[in-house]
Amino acid sequence: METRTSAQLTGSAAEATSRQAGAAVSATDRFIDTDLGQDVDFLLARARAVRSAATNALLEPLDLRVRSYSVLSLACSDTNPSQKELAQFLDLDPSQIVALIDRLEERGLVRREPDPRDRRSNVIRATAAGQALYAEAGPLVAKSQELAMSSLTARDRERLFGYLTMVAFNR
Amino acid sequence: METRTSAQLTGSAAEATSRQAGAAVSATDRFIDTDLGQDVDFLLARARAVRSAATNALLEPLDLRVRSYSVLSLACSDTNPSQKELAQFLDLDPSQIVALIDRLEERGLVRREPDPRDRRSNVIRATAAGQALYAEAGPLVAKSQELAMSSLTARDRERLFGYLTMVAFNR
DNA sequence: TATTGTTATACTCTATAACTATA
DNA sequence: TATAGTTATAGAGTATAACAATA
Repeated sequence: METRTSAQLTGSAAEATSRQAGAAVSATDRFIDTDLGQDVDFLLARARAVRSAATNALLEPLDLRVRSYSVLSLACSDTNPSQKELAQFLDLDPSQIVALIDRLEERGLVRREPDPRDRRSNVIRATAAGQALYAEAGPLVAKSQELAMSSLTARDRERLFGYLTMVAFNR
Repeated sequence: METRTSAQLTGSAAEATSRQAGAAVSATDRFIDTDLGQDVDFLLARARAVRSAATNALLEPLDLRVRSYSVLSLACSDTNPSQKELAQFLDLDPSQIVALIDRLEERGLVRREPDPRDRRSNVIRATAAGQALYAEAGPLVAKSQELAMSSLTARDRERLFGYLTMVAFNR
């Protein structure tokens, strides 16, 4: 794949001086070749910010955000997650999970069910309403991601997926 | 590259029932094959959280965080960024830039200099102290990223870089 | 003793609107 | 009229400690 244009390979000093000529040069073009523009962590943070904003906007009509969508998704799976497990997988503090589940439960989308093997633990499961909402939200999110990666081949998407999984789970 | 083990390809239902046997199965292993575990946006968010936490810990002795480090990095480049440009490139609100620059300026790391071509605008430039701190921080950050990608070939790193740039800047 | 979920709290990050000084 | 920076403020996200119930 090839995402960078030849313009981006131009030296930043030349671009800086060309500003005086009045040509509108975007901040992206002016800074893309600095240290930070080459910094993987920064790119990761910016990519996430872009995608997170897009997904939040997408889910707004359903009164969901990326966080609540993530919890709902796992609640809709057949894995019977506990709150502790949700906290680990979503990389959130257990107290944040409490607040997220509280709101989803108030809306009748998930239920806290007692875990027969450990009465300290709650199993989080989606209600029928939760499953229905997820059936609406899931395809929306998938389509948005599809669009964001539309210029990548199937092989490239697999690679990107592999890289992110590696970093996200230290594998 | 190949980051997933054969264990991860096992069905989640089998894993769920195996819990009763008492084998300690991590949340990662239990959920990695759910919809969410295959969700690029989620992986992006988690990868960013992992890396951001690592970098914040790394920079703590220098009293920097990823945000202030980013601003300092651009201030140290030869591009003479305005606050507006910093906001665009870092994907932050201009008011957040104000607060970040305020703290860096108090510490004597950067200066607001008047832009001769537009008196509304400030050019942000690193002081000698700022350059010195960045000379310390930059290699630390680079080394940490190097470590996080140590299992990737040079070609794979290029690919990851390309993917993230694409998503981060809609290219 | 250790762990799950809970509550309370504080701090950081993010988003919005209104203001000023310049253009 | 529009833009760069500023201020104030509120809301979302993050982190910590302490507690009750249970293991």
